[in-house]
Order: sequence, then structure tokens, then C-alpha cells
Amino acid sequence: MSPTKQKLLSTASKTFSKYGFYKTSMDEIAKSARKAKGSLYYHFNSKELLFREVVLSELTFLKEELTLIFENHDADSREIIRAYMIKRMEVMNISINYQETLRPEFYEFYEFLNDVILEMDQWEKQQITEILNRGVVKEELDLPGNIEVYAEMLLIFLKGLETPLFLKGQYERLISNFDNLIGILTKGISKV
Amino acid sequence: MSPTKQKLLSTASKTFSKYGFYKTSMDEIAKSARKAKGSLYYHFNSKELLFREVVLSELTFLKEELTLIFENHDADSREIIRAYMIKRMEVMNISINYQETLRPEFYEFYEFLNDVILEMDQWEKQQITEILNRGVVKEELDLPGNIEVYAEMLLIFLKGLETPLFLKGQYERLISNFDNLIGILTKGISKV
Amino acid sequence: MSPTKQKLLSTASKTFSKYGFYKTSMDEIAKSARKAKGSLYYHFNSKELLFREVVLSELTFLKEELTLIFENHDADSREIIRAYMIKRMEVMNISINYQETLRPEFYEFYEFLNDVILEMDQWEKQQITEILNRGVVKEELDLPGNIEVYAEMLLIFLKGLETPLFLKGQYERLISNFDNLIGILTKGISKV
Amino acid sequence: MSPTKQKLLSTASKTFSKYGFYKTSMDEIAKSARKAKGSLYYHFNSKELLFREVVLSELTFLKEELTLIFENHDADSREIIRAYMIKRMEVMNISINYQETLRPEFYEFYEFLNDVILEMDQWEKQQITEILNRGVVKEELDLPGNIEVYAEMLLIFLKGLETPLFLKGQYERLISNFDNLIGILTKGISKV
DNA sequence: GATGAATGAGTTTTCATTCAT
DNA sequence: TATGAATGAAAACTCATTCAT
Repeated sequence: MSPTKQKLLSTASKTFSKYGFYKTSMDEIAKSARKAKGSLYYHFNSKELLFREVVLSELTFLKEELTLIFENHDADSREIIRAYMIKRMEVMNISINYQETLRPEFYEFYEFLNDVILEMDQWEKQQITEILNRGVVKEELDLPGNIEVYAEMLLIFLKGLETPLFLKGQYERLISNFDNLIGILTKGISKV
Repeated sequence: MSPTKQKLLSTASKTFSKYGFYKTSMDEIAKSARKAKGSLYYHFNSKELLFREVVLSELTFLKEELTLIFENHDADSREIIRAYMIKRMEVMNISINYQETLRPEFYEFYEFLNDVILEMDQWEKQQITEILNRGVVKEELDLPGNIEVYAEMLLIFLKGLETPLFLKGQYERLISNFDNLIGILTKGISKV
Repeated sequence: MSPTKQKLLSTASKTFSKYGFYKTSMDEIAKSARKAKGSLYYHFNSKELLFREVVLSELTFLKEELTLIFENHDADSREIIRAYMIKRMEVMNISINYQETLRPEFYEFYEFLNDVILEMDQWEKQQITEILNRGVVKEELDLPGNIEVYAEMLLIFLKGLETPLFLKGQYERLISNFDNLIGILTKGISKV
Repeated sequence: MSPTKQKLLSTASKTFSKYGFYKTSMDEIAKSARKAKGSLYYHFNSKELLFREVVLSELTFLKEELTLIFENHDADSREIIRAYMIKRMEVMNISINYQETLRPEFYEFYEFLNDVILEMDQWEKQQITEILNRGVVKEELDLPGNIEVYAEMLLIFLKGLETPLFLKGQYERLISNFDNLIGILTKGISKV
């Protein structure tokens, strides 16, 4: 990737995450990057496609980080879940643009993003399902019924941690009590 | 409230919840309501203040509904928590505009909304803290340490249910397995 | 005149003189007067006609004040001119709306004002011509050629004192040196 | 300066001088120039800044013209004053936008113009003070007291010639008698 | 007389996109 | 590749005026 494209992409990422998709203008991105607006369109065709690339790069990073956790096959599944949750929160705290894609208006108007997000959602669900399965097999967890549903529930719960109220300003205060919450959850799914 | 104002407010609520704050134009609201754009500004001074009133009316409704749950003092606290969570999800499913206020750009730009939202957050935290307290006193719950922290955690979890991914389209599918999730949580905080 | 009309007129005068015709809205006048906007239209049909009445009341006051000066037939004509100039400046300092009517855009668009202003201009020219005539007859002034032209020139000069730069803020400082200027002028037209 | 910018600026100047700042819309300027409204904003950010540039260009021209007069050091100071006054009137007759800046509302609302105008005022005062000083030294003029005050008074007088009543339509008629007026003034300040 | 809700045409401004260089 | 001038559609907002009560 050319230095100009690189610069534009990283500037776009920062600006989008600060003001959101709609409140960010192409002009502002170009100015912040000290590049011409035309260059933005040369490298990324449209605002939407630029945003898509920004989100993609965030998700790529998120996947990489989470994969490191999942690969640790030997650890107690409860411990893996715990590590996964903490890592996810950490990365999410800086994956603000991905979060924005969860807004309703993105669903109404931009099919060009659904594929990226759905793929990520499915990937995550798959990974967690696998861990839960391992935990059940190793008799560390007690999950009657469909395990996929538990995975979905965990994801829903984790998405709660993405809310700005939490991420903005309160992150530091709450992270310290995070173990408590995880304790409740793991106790809730543990074999007695 | 005059019929015109009423009509404008309800139309605004619907339109905002469909397209989000930024993708909704004042023109569109006025046209949908078959009223003049000037009337919008006569009754609500600005787009932001109009949105504020929309959110306020949603929160007012949410509070009323939740208050009914909280007032049932005799029930088992786990049962109240369960009823609370379900009711909250139901109402949230139609309080789409309030959800939008949780977006980062609203935090950056609009102080005019923070007061409303913070007040709601505090109110909810207070209510849940009280229920948890009651549960501990009645020896139904096991919550070592600061109870307020558990209340906050529960709220964070509930906010997870507000994510559009869940609310849009998947609500019906997931609500049926919701009891499972609540089961995990209540098991997690129950006295053995 | 009813108290409501009176109140609206005086408020309109103040507001127009502060912000000018275009920057003043009917809404602002009504609000400042703590009256309904409809009342403005009940008493004065349109913004233009309201402004006309404001200007008229200023000119009426100006005429009354200047007439007092002109009627002193016995004094030295140079003294009358001096007194006239000072009084005119004093009154003009508070006749800001009349001044605005001298702007080009008022000439282009509002015939409804020309009559009022032309009448005032002619009245003033007439008065000054008469004084100059008296001065020439009493051999106090030396004005070769057409006396009306001198009257017009004096008026042009006096209009110079109407410029905001002078009226705004510098009025107090310059008024103290005003006698100097009048000295030059009267020396310029005096018989040696 | 690009041809488009040039065209927009000159069109803006003409339109503003015809209808005044408030009665001129950006739309009208763009249409008259047969350019897109967006181009107006590309080159001049806002209506106020566009107007500022229009005024600036007028004042630049005024300064250039007057400087030519001032530089004639050998002539009789009374003759220079006379030439200065006539030239100023001529240029002012086409510097209609600068005149508008003297309106009260411009002082209340737009600090963005004060610097330009104050600078011009001070420049003019300085030039005239210098001429008067030369005249006193050469014993052509009789100016007891502070000479700066005379300079200010002359400027006030000259501003009187800026009034639209004079400039609009009556310019031609009055200019022919202008010498008379200047005669009064120069006689008033001449050494006998 | 007095009110204030309702209107709609008009205003300034923003901004994604195109294109000649 | 990279630029920045130019565009025009659309946005938020203003405001004189009307009118039923």
C-alpha cells in the first residue's frame, strides 16, 4: 500500500471514530491527512468504500488478537472464556468504527457492509461455540440444551460492553470490577 | 399539546427510529406528517431539541413500565430481576431513538442529551441496586462485595441487548432462548 | 394610541435602531414587547409600514426640536446655524432608524418611504435657506451665487455627522471639538 | 486568482452594491455569475467573508487612487486638499459596499470587518494630518490648536459625502457646485 | 382588540463527487 | 499518482404573513 493511501486510511479511521460516519466529511479527512480530496477518491472510490476498508482493518486486527487466545487448547475453558472477554473488551475499546456499523441506519442503507459484519459475527460465534463445546466435553461447563444459543448469548453480553457509555470514560473504572461479572457468568455455566 | 405538535412528535419518533438522527431530514419529517416545515421549528426550535423530546418521551414510557415491575415487593427477587429484564427488552425494542443516543458522536457533540440519559442511567441503577439489596436481605442472593457494582454490571449486560444486531430482525429468534441466559445469570448470583 | 400599539412602536424603534431593518424580525419585536406577533400585524399591517411609522415618529420629533431653534429670529444667523448644527447632531444621535433609510437598498425597494424622507429633506433645506437668506440680508454672511446650493452643502455636511463611525462611541470625544469645525465653516461663510 | 474566483468576486461586488448585504443572496450572486453556488463557498467560505473581500478590494483601490494625490509634495496644500476631496468623492461614488460597512448593524455583529475599516480610517487620518501639517509649515493654512482634530473633522465632513442621498442620483447635480463648498472650507482654514 | 399556532418560500451552508491537469 | 477547482443536490433554519379563536 502506498504511503499516501496508508496515511489516508489511518487518518480516516481516527476521524470516523471520533465523529462517526455521518459527521465526518471527506474534506475533513483529506485536510487532516494533508492530502488532496481527489486522492481520497483515487484510492477509495467513495466514502462508503473508504469506511468499509476502515472497518475491515479493525476487524482483521480483532480476529488476529482473538485467535491467539483461542489457540491455547490446554487451558481451562473457563479461563479461556475469561481471557477472551478481557481481550475482546480491550480491542473493542479501539475498534470504534466497527461498532458504528451496528447502528440501524447502516442496515437500512448499506448492504456493502453487511457481508463484512455478518462474517465477523459468524466467526466469533463459531469460535465461542467451539470453546464451550470443549468445556462441556472436559466436564468443566454445564450447558443443557443447544450450545450455540449459549454462544449467541455470550456474544450479546459482550456487545453490551461496546456501548459508548461504558467505553467512554467509564472504561477504566469498570474494568477493575470486570472479574466480578465474569465470576457470575462462569459460576452460572460451571458444573457444580 | 396541540394535535399538530402531537402529530409531528410521533412522526419524528417513527422516522428517526427508522433512519437514525443524521439520515433523517426535517423536511422528511414534515412531509411525512403532512405539516409545514415551519411548524416543526415553531414547536421544537431545532432538530436536536426535537430529537431530545423524542428520546424523552421514550424514556418516560420506559420508566413507567419498569416502575410497575419494581413495585411488586413481595415476589422473589430473582423473579423480579427476570421480569425486569424481559420487560426492559420489550420496551427497548421500541425505544430505538434512545438507543441512538448511546453512539459516540452524541457524546462528543451534544451536551443537550447527556442530562436526560445520565438521569435515566442513575434511576435504573438505583432501582436495580434496591432489588439486589432486598434479595440479599431475604437471603435469596449471594453477592459478596459492593452491591452497586453488581447493579452496574447487570445494566451493562442489559445494554448489550440494545445492540441493533439483536434488535433488528433477530429479536424474535433470540427472545425464545432468553430464559436460558437469565438462568445463567440468576444461578450465578443465587445463594446455593 | 392604545397602550399595546404604543408599546409595540417604542419597542420596534429600539430594536430597529439596534440591529437595522433587515436583521430585526417581527418575532423579536413582539417578544421584546411581550406581545403577540399577531398584534403587530393588527396595528401595523406589515413590517415596512411599521418601520415607516418608526421613522415618522423620529422625524416628527426632529422637526419639533429644530423648529424651536429656527424660531429665534433675532439672534445672529451664525449663532443660529451653530445652534442648529448642535441640536441636529444631538437628535440625530437618537434617530438611528431615519438614518437607515438613507441606505441604497431602501431606495431600490421601498417607495413607501421616499415621500417621508424627501419631505423631511425639503423641509430642512427650506429652513436653512431661510436662515442663510436672513444672514445675507443682515449682512452677517457672505454667500455669492445661489444660496440654495449653500443650504444643500450644509445639509450634506451635516449628514456626515450621521455616519455610525461618528455616532458609535466617538460621539462624546468629537462633540467637544465640534466648535472648532463650526468655527471653520462660519468663518468660511462670514463677511470679513 | 482563478477566472472563476475573479468572476464571482466582481459579480458579488456589483450585486452587493445594488441591493446591499442583507438583500443580496448567495444564490443570486452565483446565478448572476453563471457559476455554482458551491463555487462561492469553495473560494470564500461564507457570505461575510465574501463581503469582506469585496470591501477590501474597494479600499485597496481607494488607497491607490488617493496615494497618487498625496504624493504631489510641491503643490499648494489647499490645492491638494481640494484634489483629495474631489478624488475621494469620485472613488466613493463607486465604493458602495465600503459605505455599507458604516451601518450600525455591521458594528454590532461583525468584528470581521472592523479591522479593515479602522485601518482605512487611520490611514486616511494620517495622510490628511500630514497635508495639513505641510500647509501650516508653508504658512498656507491657519489651524490653531491640535491639527489631528482638524484632520478628523475633515474626514467627518467627507463621510457626509458618502450618504446615499447624495450618491444616488444627485451626485451629478451636486458635484458641479462642489467647488463652492470646498471654497468655504479652504477659506475657513486659510491664513488671511 | 389580542393572541399564537401554522405556513411555505427563501436563506445560508455542507458535502460527496467529478474532472482537467 | 496526485491534485484542487468546480459542481449541484440537499440540509438546517428563518421569517413575514395569515387566520381561527
